Amino acid sequence: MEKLPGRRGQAVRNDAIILEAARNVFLEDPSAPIAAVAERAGVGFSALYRRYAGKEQLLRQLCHDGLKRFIAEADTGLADSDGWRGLTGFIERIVDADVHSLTVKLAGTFTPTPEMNEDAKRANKLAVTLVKRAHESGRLRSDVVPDDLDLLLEGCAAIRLPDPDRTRQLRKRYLALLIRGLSADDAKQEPLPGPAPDAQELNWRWTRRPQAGTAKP
Amino acid sequence: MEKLPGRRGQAVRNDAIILEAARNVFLEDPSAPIAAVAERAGVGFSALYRRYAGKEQLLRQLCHDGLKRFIAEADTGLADSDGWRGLTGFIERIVDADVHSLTVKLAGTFTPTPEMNEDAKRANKLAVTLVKRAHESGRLRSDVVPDDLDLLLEGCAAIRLPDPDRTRQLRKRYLALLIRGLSADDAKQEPLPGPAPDAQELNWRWTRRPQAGTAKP
DNA sequence: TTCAAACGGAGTGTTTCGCTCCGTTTCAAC
DNA sequence: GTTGAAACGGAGCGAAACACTCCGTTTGAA
Repeated sequence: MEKLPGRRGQAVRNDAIILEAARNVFLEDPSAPIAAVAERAGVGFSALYRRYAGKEQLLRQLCHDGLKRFIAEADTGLADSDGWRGLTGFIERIVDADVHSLTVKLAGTFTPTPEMNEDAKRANKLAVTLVKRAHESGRLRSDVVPDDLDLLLEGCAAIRLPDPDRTRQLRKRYLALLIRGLSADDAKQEPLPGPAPDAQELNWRWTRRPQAGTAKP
Repeated sequence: MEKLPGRRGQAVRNDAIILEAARNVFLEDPSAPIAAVAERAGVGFSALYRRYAGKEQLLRQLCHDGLKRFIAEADTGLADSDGWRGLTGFIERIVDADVHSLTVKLAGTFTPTPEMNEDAKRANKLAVTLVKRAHESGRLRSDVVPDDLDLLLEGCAAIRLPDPDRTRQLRKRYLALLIRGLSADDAKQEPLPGPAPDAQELNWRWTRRPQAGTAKP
């Protein structure tokens, strides 16, 4: 943490304040105006434009941060010696941190950087490994595929109340149901219906859709 | 179905076409412009204004239709002699028909009519009964409350792909996980975490939020 | 005292969108 | 045929939303 006093120090602190404000605002309303972010951050919005060339850059940054968090949590899960606990713990942390929500809601509103694409690939690989290890532990039902995680995270992200704390609580409750559904069962277990989801068909989000204000020529 | 030929018959047919188009359009984008609905329906948008005084009326109608469908499906579920099957079947039908999606997405964009409030109450009562009967059957885990249904439906509604058929498939798959989570288990079963959801706190959606264009003075 | 980094926010140009209005088409009645 | 009204299509209007620019002001280090 920077500890510079004075104008410069304030500026550095504002960096974090603005990002945090933006996160909260866009979590509530993905198409919120820039002004709303500035207001929540308690700054004028020229403070925003000093840092980001435009709205799109800000959205990118936010999304990329989420992606990095995703990767970090996946790494943590992979470090767990218990494959099942590694997976479920990972899911719980992602849901708790509300990481997936932003990514999903903002997807398609900006063009990703090459670096983001790299990280996305990496995140995918990690998730695959996470699921593989859970399978090996024998506690994950065998017909679950890595891309099922996406559906699951998306479902959890859909739970949202005005109060963030309460939201987390209810998501935990809901997630408990889901995780119990994921777990292998010695009793008769009918296979999951339908063709399993596939990475390809889940990527349509990222195709550019109108949003994020007006581009400049 | 009306079978009048000619202009009048076309008009009656358009009633249904327009509603169907509106449903699909707003399912994709809840804040879509009226013009998009007209275009999808293949009519000029004055055909819309002949039927609805404004955008808000159309949204209301759509939402109310969904509510009625909800009630109808609940009644069907209640008619099942098996309480558990009555509940799960009901959920599956609601998810399959994409009823909850519209309701949730459109909530707060219009002021509900008194009649809608009545129907909402009725729907609630039915859901409570549905859950009660499932509990009595012994196959629903005992710590599930009626309002958990809302979370569940919302989670399912969050799964959405460009292809409606594929969307239905994946939702079924996802729902299979959830329903397995709902079912009582003779084995050790940890209680669901957190305070159970409560009707009160789930009603914030219906408080009016800016949307649906501009009101007239 | 000076100066540049950081900032606040009114103003601008543009786009979006709900809705009105009017001319046109279609069909039934006569 | 003729007519009249129901139904329709869509140009265009007015208002609002919003990203972004610009410039005057503040602040703190030198």
